Amino acid sequence: MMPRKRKTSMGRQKIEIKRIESEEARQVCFSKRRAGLFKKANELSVLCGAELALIVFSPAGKPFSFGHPSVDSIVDRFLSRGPTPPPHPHPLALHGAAASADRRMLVPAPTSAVHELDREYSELAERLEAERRRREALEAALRGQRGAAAHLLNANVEELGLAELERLQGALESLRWDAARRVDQLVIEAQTRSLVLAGDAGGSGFVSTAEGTIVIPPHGGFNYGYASF
Amino acid sequence: MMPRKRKTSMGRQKIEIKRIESEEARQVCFSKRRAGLFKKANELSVLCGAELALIVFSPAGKPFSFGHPSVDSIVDRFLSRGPTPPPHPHPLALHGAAASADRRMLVPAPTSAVHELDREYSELAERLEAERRRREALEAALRGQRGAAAHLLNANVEELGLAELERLQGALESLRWDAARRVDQLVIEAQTRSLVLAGDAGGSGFVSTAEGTIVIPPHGGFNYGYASF
DNA sequence: AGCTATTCATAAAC
DNA sequence: TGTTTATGAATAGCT
Repeated sequence: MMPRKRKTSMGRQKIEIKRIESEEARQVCFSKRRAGLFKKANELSVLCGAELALIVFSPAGKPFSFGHPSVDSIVDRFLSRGPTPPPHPHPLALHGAAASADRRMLVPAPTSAVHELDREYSELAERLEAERRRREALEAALRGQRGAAAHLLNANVEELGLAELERLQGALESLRWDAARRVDQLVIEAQTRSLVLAGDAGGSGFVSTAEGTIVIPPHGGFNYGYASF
Repeated sequence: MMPRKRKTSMGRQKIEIKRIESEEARQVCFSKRRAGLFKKANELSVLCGAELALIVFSPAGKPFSFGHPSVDSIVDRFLSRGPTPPPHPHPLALHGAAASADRRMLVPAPTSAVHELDREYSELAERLEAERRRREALEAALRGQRGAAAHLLNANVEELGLAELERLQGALESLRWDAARRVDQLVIEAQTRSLVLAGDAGGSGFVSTAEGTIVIPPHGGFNYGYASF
């Protein structure tokens, strides 16, 4: 013993909790902390028998999840409680403490309002502008496909009957799916442009642990997949 | 000084990751680790811009959650990519419980001690204000009438940009709420007439009929989170 | 991907 | 449930 190589490392340094600007450092940090987070989530479920679900999208849009007993069961249980609050809740209407009275305790979504500012607008603004012009150019020509749905939208919902509501539902389901695909497309385009993404590969897409299940769902035709933890 | 106060604590001891048998110890551990887990989740989202949702049920069944930008948006994004293909064609197709569950908008809270707001956020605060104004203007517009939404419906979704998709999402969320209330109302009327229409008339936005379940598509599902609402 | 020095989280005890 | 203490863990900066 008695290694002579004293300070071979600066050791862990204290950091501020704010967006890491360096893309590379951010990716590294994400990988490490994601692993740590999933580990902790698993430990909590094992130690305390708590049921939980954790879904994480990497900055590049890759999905990771962990659930005990499963993500679906937890999500279902969570979503099936109580009626939906008003359609347009004021973002700052409730605070954690005030909302924690009954069973629907709301653990702070610490800082959602602040987080939104951390986004890179320069790159995004450019994209939005391009998309807007593109849309305007084609909008007129592509009109009419959802005429029926548009009609229902314009109608007073309070006047609709079950039959019409059913048709509305169908139209919205259809629209929602198209929209989801459109978002996927935009995301993929964005990823392609920013590139430099570490390509985690391998794995069947999901891995089960003794107490929970980590599932990496197929992602828009790309075979992302990484079993962490 | 350094009196005789020797080892008043054993300090942290290493523990096995297995169920804690003592009910009391388990509860204490849960509280501490839950706080730690949420803190880590928040840090990950801030540091790396990752979008995530965390739902935890205490051993007693009490729910806690955290989402950035919101639990709903993350869950919807996750589920929309799931193995289950889209119910495109048929309006009354049945979906899994997860797909048909009602969603609640979780109102983000400006947080507790988890997030110490350092004052070096002057620049960010400025952008926050702009963002808030933009959001409020949008909400006001959506409250007005859905003409804009109908406009978006008429456009081909494949040509929409993120901004339009976001507006569409907001409009649909609003519509869904109204439609859900309308369905509930119809169900109540039907029950009054002794017509067996509903199994779950709990005011959740969907109702079972002989042919299936009417589901008003949830508000989210396709937002990628860039300045989402 | 590994290493190491530090910061951070937290098991115990009060 | 909150505070304190001492130690086990997680991880930032490098290579």
